[in-house]
Amino acid sequence: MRSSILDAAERVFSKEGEAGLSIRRLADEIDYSPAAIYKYFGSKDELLDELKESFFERLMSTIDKASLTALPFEARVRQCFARYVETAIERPHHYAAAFSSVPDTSAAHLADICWEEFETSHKGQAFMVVVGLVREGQEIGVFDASFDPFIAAKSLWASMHGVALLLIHLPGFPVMLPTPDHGLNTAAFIQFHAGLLFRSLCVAPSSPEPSGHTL
Amino acid sequence: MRSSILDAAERVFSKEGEAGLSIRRLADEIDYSPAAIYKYFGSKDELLDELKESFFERLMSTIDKASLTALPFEARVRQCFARYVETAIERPHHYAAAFSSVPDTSAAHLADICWEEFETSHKGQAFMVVVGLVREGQEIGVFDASFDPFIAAKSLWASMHGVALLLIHLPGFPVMLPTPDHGLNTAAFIQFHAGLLFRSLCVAPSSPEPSGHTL
DNA sequence: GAATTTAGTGAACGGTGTTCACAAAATGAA
DNA sequence: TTCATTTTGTGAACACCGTTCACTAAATTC
Repeated sequence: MRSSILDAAERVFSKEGEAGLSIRRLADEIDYSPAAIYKYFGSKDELLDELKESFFERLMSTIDKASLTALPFEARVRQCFARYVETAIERPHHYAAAFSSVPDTSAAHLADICWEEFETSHKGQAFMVVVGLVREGQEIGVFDASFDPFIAAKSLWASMHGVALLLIHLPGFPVMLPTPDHGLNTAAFIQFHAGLLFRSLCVAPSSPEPSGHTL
Repeated sequence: MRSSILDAAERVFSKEGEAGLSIRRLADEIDYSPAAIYKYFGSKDELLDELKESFFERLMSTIDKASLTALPFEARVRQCFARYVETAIERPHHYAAAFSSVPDTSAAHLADICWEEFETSHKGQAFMVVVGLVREGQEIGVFDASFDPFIAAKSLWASMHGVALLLIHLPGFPVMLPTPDHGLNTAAFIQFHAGLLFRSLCVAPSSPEPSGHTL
């Protein structure tokens, strides 16, 4: 029963996002009264959190799996990057909704306890995968060792995040250019961006691949 | 009168975002009936769009001004980057709200006309500033000439976007790390990220600056 | 079978964006 | 000035929303 509510919620939220998901509509969809839902979920937000949580669990396991591939190093980090962005834009509403609250800036005193609750979250686990990749790159000598792996990972994460959200919010973003010559399809753009990020950490970057017009 | 509505809207939206801004509250604040607002704005969305629009006008003029500074090239692109992110997180609700709609993916056929309406927008103008910077870097020989300036600019923009939004949505993001040694303040992290982006386009990147523990 | 817990409901509360017939005020023309 | 017309603002209503609560009906326990 609880899961039938979640199923219906997942279905409508995937398609229409938070705007289309109302308790009343949900109740209608599963043939119960709106009040019944509150026997299983404390609030709409609680229900939504569960949707986002299970999505981020998938996202995390996806990137984790990609990081454990037997691929050579560069291909592996590209894979991680691509999987992250692809999974994010696969369920745009889930990904975007997970970064929608805007906490008031006066919460600076909460910064300390932020980490421990972050580390145990799925976001935190995925972040640690990136930290591991940076460290590995430094150990095998392809990444400059003077970068702090944590800070570098934060930059990488921010970049992935930016690409994912821009792809979500600006439809046709990679193609959107004055002449079609400058356009890339989504997958090609993700690869281009991954290449740039990889290059940014390298000790002596290889010559950049041509901008991917072949794809 | 129209502007007094906008003023009140700006005031409450800056502080509390879309959640705290209701037509009825707005009407209350300017001592008019809720229906009066509809004599000046077709809908709440129309009103909100105007807020976002004027914010992006500021954002655009900020980055434009930064790009016209007499600073040496690298300092100039760092300045642009920093100003963009700083201005964005200065009004977190405005910036985040401007990228909140999730258009359905089936609008691929609209990609063609997307550009012309993008080019004339403030987002588009700011984007062209970045394209110009990439071109300049290539002309003076510090950026690799094989990058397509448009595609590179899209990557840069996505990265800036990601940093801005992560700073907005995750309070204390740059500091949030297991040991304080790995933490940076916001300004330092923005500079670190800018350095990484700059490096990613360079022909032969200089040795990276130390991760900024001094700041 | 009786007592008790649980599942589910209908009606209501206070909130939202928006509409619309209507009144009041400002404007223009004679 | 007086009348006609346009503009400006309103109160009440509509259709939604999340949420609560007294209450019934069913299931479970003893």
